[in-house]
Amino acid sequence: MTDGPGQPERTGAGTSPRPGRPRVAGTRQRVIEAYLDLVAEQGHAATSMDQVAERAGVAKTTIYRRWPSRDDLTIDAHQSLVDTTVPPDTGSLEGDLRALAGTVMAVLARPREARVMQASLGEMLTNERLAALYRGQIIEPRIALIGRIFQRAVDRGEVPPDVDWRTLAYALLGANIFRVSVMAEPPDPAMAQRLIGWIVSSARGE
Amino acid sequence: MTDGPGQPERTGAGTSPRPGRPRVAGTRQRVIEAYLDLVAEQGHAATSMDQVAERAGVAKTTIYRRWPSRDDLTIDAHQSLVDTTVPPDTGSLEGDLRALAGTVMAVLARPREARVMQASLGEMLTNERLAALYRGQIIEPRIALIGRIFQRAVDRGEVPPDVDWRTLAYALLGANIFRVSVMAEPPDPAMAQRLIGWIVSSARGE
DNA sequence: GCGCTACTGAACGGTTGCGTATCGTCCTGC
DNA sequence: GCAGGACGATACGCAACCGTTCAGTAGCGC
Repeated sequence: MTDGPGQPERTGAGTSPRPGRPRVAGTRQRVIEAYLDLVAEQGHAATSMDQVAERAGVAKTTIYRRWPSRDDLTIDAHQSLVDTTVPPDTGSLEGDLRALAGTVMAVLARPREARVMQASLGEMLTNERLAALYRGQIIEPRIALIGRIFQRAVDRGEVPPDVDWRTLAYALLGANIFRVSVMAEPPDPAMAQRLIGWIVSSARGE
Repeated sequence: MTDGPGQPERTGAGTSPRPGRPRVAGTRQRVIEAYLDLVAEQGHAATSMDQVAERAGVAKTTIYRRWPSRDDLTIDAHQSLVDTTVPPDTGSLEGDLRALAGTVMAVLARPREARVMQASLGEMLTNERLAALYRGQIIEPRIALIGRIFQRAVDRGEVPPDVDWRTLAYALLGANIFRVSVMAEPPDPAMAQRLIGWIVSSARGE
């Protein structure tokens, strides 16, 4: 994985090349990867900038040349976890939710991502700045996704328009997060599928 | 609130009185209270032993004479949060769950307890020792309570014996924790009640 | 009084971490 | 070749914190 197009290295041809030695391509991504690795292994509090520098194979000075502070690196690293999935459309509420759950479960099945999520979830409960970012970048988009799925179901006439989809979404997300993060049990796709079953009936039967 | 009977001061008449100056009664509790206050206000990471000593009106030495380390104080303080709720018995699954939700909501309405729970929830995601304690002392008893409530419903013939009550419990707890801790929204008793309605129908209709 | 222990208050050693500074080297454009 | 910025390695300054130590004081039993 080289530098993604999202945050191009400033060596890009678009900007007028600055004088002096150009920045090494890939440094940015290597630092972020190192940071995410360490957070997955140790959590936020136990991860220091020196460790990040060492694992990235980069001098600490180089990191501070690109990010003004540790917090900025934290924020930036989490931006790279943002999900860009488009909401699937299977033609039914149940199908849509099952498809969505499948993608979420796929992410949770990747150990590093799951651990970063868990560590960040813990950190956001005491770090308000990270909390705001995490909510805005990670959580809210997924809830909005569920909202769109329910909206389509409403348009189809599958569920009543005043369905309390937000509570149902909280139950779906909350149950899985609770299981994985609080109870420290492995993610369970079958449980998610059962949940979706009763969520759909609840939404319909309202 | 004086020293509870759970962990009596060693000045108790039961033990043969040690020679020398007796320990000041109430110190233990004052330190724990100070610690919980500070955790509620600042979270675990930002709370130092010096702060605890100052707020408790006690020398730091005194704290270290009773707890070998910061971690031990943390663990001990959490022991005092143990839930002593008895499972309600209203005669129906829905009534029992609503009653239980009421007591949980009452706890969440107390700011300090709610904040300590939230801060500890965050901390346990990176502190394995605290996690084990928190699960055992705080989470598991509540889940067991829900389990007993469902068992009674099974005995009554209200729901089938193979009801997947654990998943439903995760949804109930998870949705509320998600709302309060992750979304940083205030606790919503009405939401809890709606969830219970859905949960009961799902349990019955299974 | 004497021994024993609890307690205070202050200081200390050691560690850790963030962010900065310095300096020599490397790479690119001109 | 030269200027100018990127880079590595290392050392700092500074602050915070943990856990300990020490000297002096206070309360209890004998």
